[in-house]
Amino acid sequence: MHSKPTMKDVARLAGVGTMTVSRFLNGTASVSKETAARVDKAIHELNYRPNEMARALRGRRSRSIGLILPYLYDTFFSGCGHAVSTVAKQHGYSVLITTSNEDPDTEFNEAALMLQRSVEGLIVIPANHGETRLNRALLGRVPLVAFDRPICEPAFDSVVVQNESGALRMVEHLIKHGHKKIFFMGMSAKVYTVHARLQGYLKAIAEAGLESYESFQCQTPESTLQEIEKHLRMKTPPTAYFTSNTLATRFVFTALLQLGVRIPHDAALAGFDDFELADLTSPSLTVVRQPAQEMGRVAASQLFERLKRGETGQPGCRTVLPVELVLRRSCGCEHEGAVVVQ
Amino acid sequence: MHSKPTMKDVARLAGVGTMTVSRFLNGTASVSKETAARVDKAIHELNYRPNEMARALRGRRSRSIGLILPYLYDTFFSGCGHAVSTVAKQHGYSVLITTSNEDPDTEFNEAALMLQRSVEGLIVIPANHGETRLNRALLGRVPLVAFDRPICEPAFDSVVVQNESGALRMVEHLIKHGHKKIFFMGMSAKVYTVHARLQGYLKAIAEAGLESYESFQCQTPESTLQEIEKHLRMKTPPTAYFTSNTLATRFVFTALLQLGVRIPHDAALAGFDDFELADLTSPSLTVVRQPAQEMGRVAASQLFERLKRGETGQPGCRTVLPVELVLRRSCGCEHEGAVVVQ
DNA sequence: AAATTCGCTGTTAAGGTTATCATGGTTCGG
DNA sequence: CCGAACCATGATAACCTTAACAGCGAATTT
Repeated sequence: MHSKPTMKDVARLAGVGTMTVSRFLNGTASVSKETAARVDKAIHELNYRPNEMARALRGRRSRSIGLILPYLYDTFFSGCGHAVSTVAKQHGYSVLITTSNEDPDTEFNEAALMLQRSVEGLIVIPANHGETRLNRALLGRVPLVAFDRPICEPAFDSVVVQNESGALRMVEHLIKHGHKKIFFMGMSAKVYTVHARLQGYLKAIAEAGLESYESFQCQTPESTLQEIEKHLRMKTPPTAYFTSNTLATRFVFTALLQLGVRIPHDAALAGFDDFELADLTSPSLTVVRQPAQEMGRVAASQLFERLKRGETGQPGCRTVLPVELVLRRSCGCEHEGAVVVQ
Repeated sequence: MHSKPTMKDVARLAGVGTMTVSRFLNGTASVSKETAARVDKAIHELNYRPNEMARALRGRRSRSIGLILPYLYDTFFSGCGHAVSTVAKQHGYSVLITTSNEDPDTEFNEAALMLQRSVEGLIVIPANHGETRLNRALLGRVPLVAFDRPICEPAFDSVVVQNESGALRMVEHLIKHGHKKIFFMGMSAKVYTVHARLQGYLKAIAEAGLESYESFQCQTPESTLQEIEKHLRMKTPPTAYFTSNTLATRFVFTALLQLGVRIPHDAALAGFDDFELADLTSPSLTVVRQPAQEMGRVAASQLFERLKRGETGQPGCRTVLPVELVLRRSCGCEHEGAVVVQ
């Protein structure tokens, strides 16, 4: 009574063998009406729940997948997590979530740990561009979907957004409104998404025949502030900033406010990645919006597709999702809340 | 070669028995220097990792705990998740994270699923006040820590903040600045925290000899807007709002802006629960700040304390953490960013 | 009527690990 | 120099489930 009931207990109570209980639970073979009823009754009476550890050990299926995010406390990442969880639940799967803190070693360890826990597949936002230690050698036969940032290893699927063209279009928008000196601000060129968005920025700048300016000092609010101060001391300070991600946007925004720079009057601001409250700041922020939930859904669906077909060796496919330009006040154009679709 | 190496493979390669490998890994008994070296070499050579499923099945320890949150995409919750993960990692544990969507049934199912996965303990933000179906009958011998909202069941630990006195102090602050008609705005009186904060509001109102006004229409942006519109048509509209949580604050804030109510000139606003960007809105928001990370740390520590001592039957203790009043612009007082500590 | 199929059920073994018991050898106090 | 205590190691069983095989009566086919 005091320890958890097992299949044996159920079998004994129902007066059948354990295989009958197993078959009843999994529907792997037919069980007669009367026996099924007895087993069902016994299960409810004992409040029996199958032990997933034993299931995973015996059968090949653990009914769980792993999700490795850089951080939890970022609405983009947790939005993805929510979408993945939802899809997994629909398939009867659990999701193990961990964080890598953008560190490839931690990422590797967490992935290994998940494999020790017999996850059937992994969804990962790889910590760094190209440098990842995740490869087929580690993963064995477990399918993996790279998310937000692709992994070159060809057997992996990946789901990304139009980083380059999204950045390109947003910078073009700034150029169209007369800006000549536009600064690209990021945290680290090592991160794939930042790199890709920088390419879009550079292309737009080049096409307009302008000069490019880039900085990767958006590590902390303080470092960002120092960087912007430097800009203000220039002979001709920049009239616009394009930021590579949410955090960079926040840091630059705060720094500009602290330094008394009026947005968009003295300097315009546009960033990559929308976030909650971006429409409630003053001024509201113009951003490139990524479909976070959609991305999560697609990634999870792709993983389950692989699991269903049981193929892990096929070459991976890259899904590129579209982004939207959300024009608010900070870019200085006259629209308000206008959403420009692909 | 193609399937994962097991302890047997390691043992064979090192020329020892499996128990020696097990002892080496777990340090449960002494192993001679030379043998240890051979085993270590074999482990690295095969890139062996113990199968956690088998470990959990055989031993009693699964080295994992479960965390059940209402949602992921809420910085308060994901902040807690981060703190819990960090503490767990320090203890060598993994964390299984799921969401209840504030639904007691889902919560129950998720908890049961986690027990099927042999988690050694649970940290839960219970979905509803009092109505929870989580009880010792379900949980058997697994310790549980209730988080943010207590569970009455006496054997459970819980970690909460000063909901009532925090609300009381904030409302007193509003009263001190001359407000006579202060509206309490929440999403649902069923949620423990909302209820507790309402009590604080009511106490402050009563002590000042004022009349109380409460609404629980902050379910969606639209319903909130309609509610505020009603207020504006009153003979004497409220001069201040106190909101029960992040979402309510956001909805009320947006609604007031949309309706052209100037904050804090026409109506002051103060809310419970701080969030990122609350200082970047216009006006910046005055809030009661909860120590989310600290709460997560304490809850996890408490759980591991129980696990270490192996006692699950002892009566639970309730830890109450202090809150801070963060006075910004929206309440209309003259401070800026001043933090009043308890 | 014998042979084949089918539906339902039970038995056995296996999956990877660890608790328990057992073994052979070494050291030490008496 | 003998039993006690100890160390390092191995063999066995068990944790709980399910795949594989086998059995048996009933229905269907030849």
